[in-house]
Amino acid sequence: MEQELTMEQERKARSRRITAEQVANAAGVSRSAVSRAFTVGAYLDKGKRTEILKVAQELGYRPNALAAGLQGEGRSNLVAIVTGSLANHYDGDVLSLLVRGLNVMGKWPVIVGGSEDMSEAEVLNVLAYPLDALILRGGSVDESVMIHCSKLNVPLIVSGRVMRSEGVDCVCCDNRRGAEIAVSELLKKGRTRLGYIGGSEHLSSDQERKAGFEFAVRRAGLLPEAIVQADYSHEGGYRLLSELIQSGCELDGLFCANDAMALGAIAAARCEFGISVPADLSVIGFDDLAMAAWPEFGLSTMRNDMEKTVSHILRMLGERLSAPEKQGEMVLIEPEFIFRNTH
Amino acid sequence: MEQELTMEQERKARSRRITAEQVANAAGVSRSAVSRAFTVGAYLDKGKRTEILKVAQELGYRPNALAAGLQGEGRSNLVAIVTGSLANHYDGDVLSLLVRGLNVMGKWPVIVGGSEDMSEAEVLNVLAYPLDALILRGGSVDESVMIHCSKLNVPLIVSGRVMRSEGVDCVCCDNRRGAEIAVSELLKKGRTRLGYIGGSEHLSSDQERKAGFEFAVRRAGLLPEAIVQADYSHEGGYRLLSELIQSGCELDGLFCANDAMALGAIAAARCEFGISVPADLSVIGFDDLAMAAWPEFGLSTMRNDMEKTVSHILRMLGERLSAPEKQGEMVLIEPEFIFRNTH
DNA sequence: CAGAAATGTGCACACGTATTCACATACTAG
DNA sequence: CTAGTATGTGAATACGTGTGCACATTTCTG
Repeated sequence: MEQELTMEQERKARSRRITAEQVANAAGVSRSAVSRAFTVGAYLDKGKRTEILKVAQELGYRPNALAAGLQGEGRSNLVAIVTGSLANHYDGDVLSLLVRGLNVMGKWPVIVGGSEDMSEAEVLNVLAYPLDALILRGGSVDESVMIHCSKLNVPLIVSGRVMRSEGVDCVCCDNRRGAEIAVSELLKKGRTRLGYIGGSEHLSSDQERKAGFEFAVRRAGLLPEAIVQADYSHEGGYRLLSELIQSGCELDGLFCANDAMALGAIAAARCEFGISVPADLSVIGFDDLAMAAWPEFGLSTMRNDMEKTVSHILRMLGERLSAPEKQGEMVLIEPEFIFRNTH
Repeated sequence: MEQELTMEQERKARSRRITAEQVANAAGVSRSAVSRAFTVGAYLDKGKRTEILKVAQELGYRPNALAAGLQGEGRSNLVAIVTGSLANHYDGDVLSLLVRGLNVMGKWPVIVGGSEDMSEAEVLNVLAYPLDALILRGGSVDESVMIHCSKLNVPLIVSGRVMRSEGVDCVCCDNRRGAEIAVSELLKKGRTRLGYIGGSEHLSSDQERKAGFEFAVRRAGLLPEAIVQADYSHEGGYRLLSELIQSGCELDGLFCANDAMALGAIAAARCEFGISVPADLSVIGFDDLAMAAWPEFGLSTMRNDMEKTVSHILRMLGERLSAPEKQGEMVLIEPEFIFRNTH
């Protein structure tokens, strides 16, 4: 009696969560029985099980996933996602789909980053947890992450940038091809003075789109009128096109590295310089955000299919977990031109 | 020798992460020494520490945060965030700030939800982890979550809806007041035929904005011309205003429950019916997304300050962790009218 | 040089769970 | 009635870590 009181006091003082032992005491059974009550297919008297579950319910007990993950197969069910800046709506939308899919799989996404000023060390710190996998989404993380993952036996899935390496799965949009298609659509409309507005130049996705643009323009026997870069923001697109026009550059076709910049550029053209889109200037974006289809925009753009991307990531995760030693896989997603009203 | 081989084989077969014991063996010290090498301020010979860290580095060892969290103070450093649909840009932006802030605090956010079809059970499942706290952000989760958290001694922080309860911290925009301010701004412009376009009616934030709108209109001696609801999407705003106009409703002032719907309504007015905003129709939104300030929109709106919201959440979290028994706190954030070009 | 103080390190335990093993009981078949 | 089988259940162990405690070694002090 007295002993029970002090135990209870002690628990209260440390304010820990209810443990299986406490449920066992309350229900008058062994701790093993409690564990079995929560394990499907375990030998346990039917009446006893319901009784234990009832007591557990009252006490608000649930098995501690951390302690459980420590032993046996040792799955923590935690999956880290390193993501680029969520100010970028495309990354935000992909993250949303990814979180949803993981939840359905019974995995819990741990998010790292979501803004530009994310340090390498922070990414490595999340590896303190015994992750089921790490998903590298967009952003600009050093390759050293790969080495650490491999040493820790944490499967690595990369998306939004190409990474060819033993045992690493990767799904990425064919950015170069997307840029080439966009240029060919501008050429079809008779545009010849073409410009490119890009995002951060240290992102491989931007490098590829730029390279694709330049290649396609030269292949057509032309020279790029302008190639400029800032960030992936609306404000960046607005500012870059304004500067180009003010400096006397006369474009009739513009390819932007993402939709936000395209919309910014269109806003600058229309609001600030009275240039008509698409009559005087054709504009094509990249990503196909939901916003691009809004009637007030009707942005022509390259679809960077996020449903496909995410479903590949989820499939790769599942396959990797059931076959850890399998060969790394590389999927290139073909971008598709979406015909609307700005080109 | 032979024994070492089989041990190595066994480890390989189970492909677990490197453990402190393996580092200890490799460095020829005790397991305790390895643990101490990673603990700041622990007694350990300086040379020995660097030697251990070197070996650990080579083997790719890092302490398992799960196992560490199991004992001592018992902090897992995991913080769950239950969020509403990320299709809603406001929720996405808040999440982004929150993730960033938590990372800086050394906490790891585990995300639940992010879409409409999120089941109650899923939310409860994340409580299997010994969370440092659970943050309920927007969305429409049942109050039973509160009971479970309290039983499990998991601090609960609610944002985006009012929850008054013992030991629960809550930060929320004063939605009712925001709606009243918006109406008064419409009245100042001489608008008298006022309508409200809202989001999902089971969200308390929407109920409050609607109630504030209705109250303020009646206080001015008027009657609402229309009160309609759909979701929080651009498409919803577009459709609702179209239906109102087609059914013969003649508004001169419109208050929308969020910016996305406001932009949708404006698009419908301008593109589909040739109604001029703000000449013929004043429109005021809610949230003040980054997009609202884009020059092509210039949306007048009520600022629902996310920096303030997030910094309150982070402050509350810190205080709650250092004083678990303290009184629950309730913060109402005052919305501010942002004067632009649509009213 | 003796005793005290300071420094360094290994042993053992606790954290909360799942699961194997051995044992106990009830039931069935011959 | 006995042997064999099916069914339940508790004790014990492993998972990987941090840390209190006791002991060992070195340095300091008078």
